[in-house]
Amino acid sequence: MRKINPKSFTTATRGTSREINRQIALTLIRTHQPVSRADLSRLMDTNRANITFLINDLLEEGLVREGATGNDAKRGRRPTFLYLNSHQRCAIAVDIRATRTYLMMTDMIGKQLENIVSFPTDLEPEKFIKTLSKLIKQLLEDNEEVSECDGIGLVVPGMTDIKTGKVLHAPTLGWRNVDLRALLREEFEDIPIHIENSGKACALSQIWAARSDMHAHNDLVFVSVSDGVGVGVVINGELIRGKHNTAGEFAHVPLSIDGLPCSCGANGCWEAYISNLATISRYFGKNLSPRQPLSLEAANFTIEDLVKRARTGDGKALAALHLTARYLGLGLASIINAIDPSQIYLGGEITEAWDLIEPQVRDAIKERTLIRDLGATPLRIVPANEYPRLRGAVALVTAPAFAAPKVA
Amino acid sequence: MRKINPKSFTTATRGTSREINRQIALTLIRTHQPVSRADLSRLMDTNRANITFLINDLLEEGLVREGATGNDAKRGRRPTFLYLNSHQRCAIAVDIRATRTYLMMTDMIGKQLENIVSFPTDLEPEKFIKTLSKLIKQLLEDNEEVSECDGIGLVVPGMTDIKTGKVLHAPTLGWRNVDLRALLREEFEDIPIHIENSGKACALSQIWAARSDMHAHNDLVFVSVSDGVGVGVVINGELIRGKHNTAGEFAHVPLSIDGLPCSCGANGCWEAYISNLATISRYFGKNLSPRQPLSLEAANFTIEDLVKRARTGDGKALAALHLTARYLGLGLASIINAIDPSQIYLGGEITEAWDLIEPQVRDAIKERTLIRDLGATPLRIVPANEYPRLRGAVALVTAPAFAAPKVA
DNA sequence: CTTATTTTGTTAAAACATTAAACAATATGC
DNA sequence: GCATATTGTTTAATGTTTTAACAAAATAAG
Repeated sequence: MRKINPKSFTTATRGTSREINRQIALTLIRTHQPVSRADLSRLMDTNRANITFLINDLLEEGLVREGATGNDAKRGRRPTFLYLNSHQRCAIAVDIRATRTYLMMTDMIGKQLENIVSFPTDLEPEKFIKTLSKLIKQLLEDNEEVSECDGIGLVVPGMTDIKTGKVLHAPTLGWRNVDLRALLREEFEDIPIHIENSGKACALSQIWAARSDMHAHNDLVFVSVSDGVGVGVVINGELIRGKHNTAGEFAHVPLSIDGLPCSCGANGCWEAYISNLATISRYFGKNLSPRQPLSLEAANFTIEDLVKRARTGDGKALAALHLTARYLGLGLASIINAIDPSQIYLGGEITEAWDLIEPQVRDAIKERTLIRDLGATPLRIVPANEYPRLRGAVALVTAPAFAAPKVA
Repeated sequence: MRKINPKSFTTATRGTSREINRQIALTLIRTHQPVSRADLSRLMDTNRANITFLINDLLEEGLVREGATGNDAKRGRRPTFLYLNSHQRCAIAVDIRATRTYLMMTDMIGKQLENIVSFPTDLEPEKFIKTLSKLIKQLLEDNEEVSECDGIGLVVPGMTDIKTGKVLHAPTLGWRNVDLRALLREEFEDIPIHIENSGKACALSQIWAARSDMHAHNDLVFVSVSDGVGVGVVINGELIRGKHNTAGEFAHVPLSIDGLPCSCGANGCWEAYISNLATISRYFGKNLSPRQPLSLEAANFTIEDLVKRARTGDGKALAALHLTARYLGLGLASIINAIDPSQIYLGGEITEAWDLIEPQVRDAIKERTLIRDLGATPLRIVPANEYPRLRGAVALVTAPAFAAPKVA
């Protein structure tokens, strides 16, 4: 039951119904392909004639193509299958991280077209954009069969303004008020450029993943544990952004207001207990703070190293992981109590030790969730080789083609 | 950018456009009345003919009525003003609390028709429903000019299942799995009955308040501090309910996981720091727990008493309020970081001391919010005499008539 | 092989919505 | 009294969905 905002609504015109049905048809082709016109008419509970008209439009626009004829039924004319015509158009995804930047090229349904390429992130924006542009142009040249690039999606570990395309503040990059879109626009005049926070992008990657269509989860949370902790929340099929595009910052909801110092300036944030730095510093026995310099040994030590040691019998390493797991679960319980999502996705280096930490996480969740059902909220690990950030960047480009039209 | 759920969508039919525009027109009449057809055509950016057709339907259905002619303009034919025809239909709102139950009767735009009546809450559901039914029937009989009752909205301090109409668990009432709707249905066969949690209802009261239309806040949070702490969250004009209808339980997000014991069984929940009991126990110097019996003196002592003492120079009382205020602000900061709402509404007894505690609340919010803009999130006190719970119960009945149709 | 049956997809016409244009009604100003 | 302006209705047009009929293509049965 949504309220119509009297200051911002969309009156229905003659074309509104068609627009709605068009997007539904596209969505269903995406999720059910290969699919015939007759199938669509049954799925959409409308007549075949209507579908014919809709599909004719989509064929003319080149969004859909006809394929082979099927032969499911025992009798009757064979259906001609429909597919998304995804090959001529492409999306460029860019994942900007503190040390390296990764690029992926996909078609319009997110099928990877080239191997992922990467380069060291130059923290000077102008130089960075120069390198990035060269690589993007290379990718586009190497794929002559794709006639058009529908957009570039950039994902940044920090706060962004998706309307202006600016990076407001990315601590690990040292960027503040960097107009990434304007810089890229100089190189790619006609290609739409999207910029989003990486935590939110990860959530997008799951809601728009073709796989997610099977489960029909329209409420989900993505939690990414890394140097920082990023959280993206999807409610009613829509990423929540908030008034200042900062919604979802559960990383700085406290476990204990008088607890460990956090990089944000406050104390006892969830992030301060479960970030990679927190786990590693726990292993080294010191209550290292993000505001203090690390010892040389700790600075070169990664979570992967820690997990390796835990697996080979290092009790202290396992204990450090288990304690992080407990805090991870306690914070997840807060998210579950607050949002009550259908599914939670977990990403980040520490999830590679999921078999070691799952019981601790689940126990902690059960400890602080209000009712038993909430304690059983399904968790799914998203491994690094699924590239959730890059997938989210892809979604920034491809999702608008399938999204519901703004109505009422 | 909302994703279409391929497992649950609504294909647009011939009537969809009209349905959308009809709801927009109703919304605009509600928020702008008195308003002419020509005004509507300008507001909706469509031609007057379209409005004529829409309004003719609404006139026939009796939802809208024509009134006097205005004379705004210097020249030209005078407009005939349109109004919502709200007088023939009514809504019954019921606020069930541990000690007393309150009833309000309104017309379809929420104008109060009778004085609020109340009676002591009988904790035995059958007896309770008997008394309640008698009073509702009395109200309906006393107002013969209202020909139809469009619904009964019940608000409960506890978990509800809005689909089945059951009260799953209401601790202060001692109710568990009580099928309130079925019990009431026996007395009122043809009247729709809605049941909702009181925290969520308070949020509904604000999003559907006519006043809110002026600010066009479609993202808001309502926090009600009382014996417990209730939170309702509205995003994109829609109350978030979550998979188990428990979304919004920020009351049990911790301030300190090792902190004060909470009635939920966990430790250090926000509620344990800011509930009325917490404030009072703080005043009496003991760290009273909700799991321990109160001293006789404390049991009969109310927040109102405490505020009175604070106002008349009792330093200990003021200190107790100030500490609660600080914890209130720290928890609000978590909500702001997580949701980033356009506005936060605060209700509950302690808000009557807002002039005493506002600085402490705001300082605590600023202390833990991530960026300066978030620290300035507007707060508005909702005084008890605005009856947010009853208003929310009214909204349960009246809102569907104005809500956006489910589309795509 | 022929015919009936079934299913797919198209076409033509009907029904229903928005939209454009013309027009009637009603007011003011000169 | 006439030009002008505004409101609201009417009429016709345009663009949808919807219904019904039909052509195309395959299988099953006689």
